[in-house]
Amino acid sequence: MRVRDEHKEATIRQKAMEMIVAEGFHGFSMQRLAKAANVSPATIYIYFKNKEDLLNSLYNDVHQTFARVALENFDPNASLEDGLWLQWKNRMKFIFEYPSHYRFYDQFRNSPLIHHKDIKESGFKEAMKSFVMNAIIRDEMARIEPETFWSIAYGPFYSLLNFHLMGKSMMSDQYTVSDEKMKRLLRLVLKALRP
Amino acid sequence: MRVRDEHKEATIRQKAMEMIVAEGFHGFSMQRLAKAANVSPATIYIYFKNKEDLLNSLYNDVHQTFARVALENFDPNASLEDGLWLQWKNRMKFIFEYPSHYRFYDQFRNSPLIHHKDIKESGFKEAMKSFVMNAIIRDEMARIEPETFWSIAYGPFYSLLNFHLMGKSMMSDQYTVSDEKMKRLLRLVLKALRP
DNA sequence: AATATAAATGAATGTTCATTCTTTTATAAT
DNA sequence: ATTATAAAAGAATGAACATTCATTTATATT
Repeated sequence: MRVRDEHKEATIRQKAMEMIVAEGFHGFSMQRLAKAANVSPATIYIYFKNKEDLLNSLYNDVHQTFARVALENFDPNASLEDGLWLQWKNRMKFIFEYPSHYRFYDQFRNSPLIHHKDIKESGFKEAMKSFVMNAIIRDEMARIEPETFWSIAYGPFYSLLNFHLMGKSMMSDQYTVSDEKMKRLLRLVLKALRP
Repeated sequence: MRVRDEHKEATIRQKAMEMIVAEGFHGFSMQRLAKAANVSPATIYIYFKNKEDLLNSLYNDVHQTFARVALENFDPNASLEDGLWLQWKNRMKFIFEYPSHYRFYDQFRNSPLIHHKDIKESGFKEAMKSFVMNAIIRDEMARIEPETFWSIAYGPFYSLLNFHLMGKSMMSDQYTVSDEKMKRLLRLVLKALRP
């Protein structure tokens, strides 16, 4: 029998993401995607049940990659500063390496059609939990509700990042954020978290 | 001559926002909007040049309302704590009073089709600038780059808010955030900003 | 009351959409 | 080499789309 050209699926996925990032969910259609990926519309339906399935698959894919990258080299026993900095750096690496993945992710997350089933959490929560517990025990950090911790530990990070990704920075047209700037931000965050 | 029924335009606007919040940009169409607002499709084109014009108009409307509400009773000479708390409260009031406006705004902002022309800034930036300058002079706050200040002062706020709006809070199903919780968050933020 | 005018309409336009159908093509197994 | 099978294609389907057109309706002015 004829064998699947896995390269085709990869192309479809990549082009779909690019189209959505460039033109949003409106302006995205299966026929235009087929043209962009150089396949027949019918071919897409070999790999994906329908449009919704394709979008969900893309989302889950990005979500899992993101979660995996965020925890690369992560040690739950690291100090609060080291652990948080590693996670920030991991996320930045991913975001600046695959900007369209992140933009797609962000756009999808803010859209109403999320069914976040099928998403494997891959021990993310557990790792974070013990990381935070350690920090509290070591007295590097005050006792803070989990949501509040999350908001302080990542809210400013994403906020500053988005300033740069959206080009809303009034001062520079750089695409990345300098490590120094992020380090300065991290120091403020750590100050907030201290006991 | 026949007179315009301004109520019609308001209905169209409201229904459009509700539809987009409920079903996203996909799933939104002029014909379905016409049905939802109980008007003929052609009527929409009396009030809006086309679909894009309608969406931009909605966005600008929400943006301006939001900016106006955020500054209600705001005094640039207030202390950092009072000024920031007032803004947070104003934003919360708006967001919880008109959740669909905020969800629409968030979704639109994350979509690629933003042409943020036509947006009157209404002295927002100036007010914030002098507010921050005052705080620095009074030594309530360290010298911090504007972007970094913004990220610390609002990043955690929106992050915590979104936890609740998206129902991702694992602990409660409440729609609003308690003032106490927000106050606790504000104290952490102020700690971060201190000189 | 008559007129002028813009609001409002329902039906119609041509286009694009998601999806499917039929046919062709490549290859693994025989 | 032949066969079986799934991949891949292109054309086709009907539904939904944005927008416009011809007509009717309401009202402010005369």
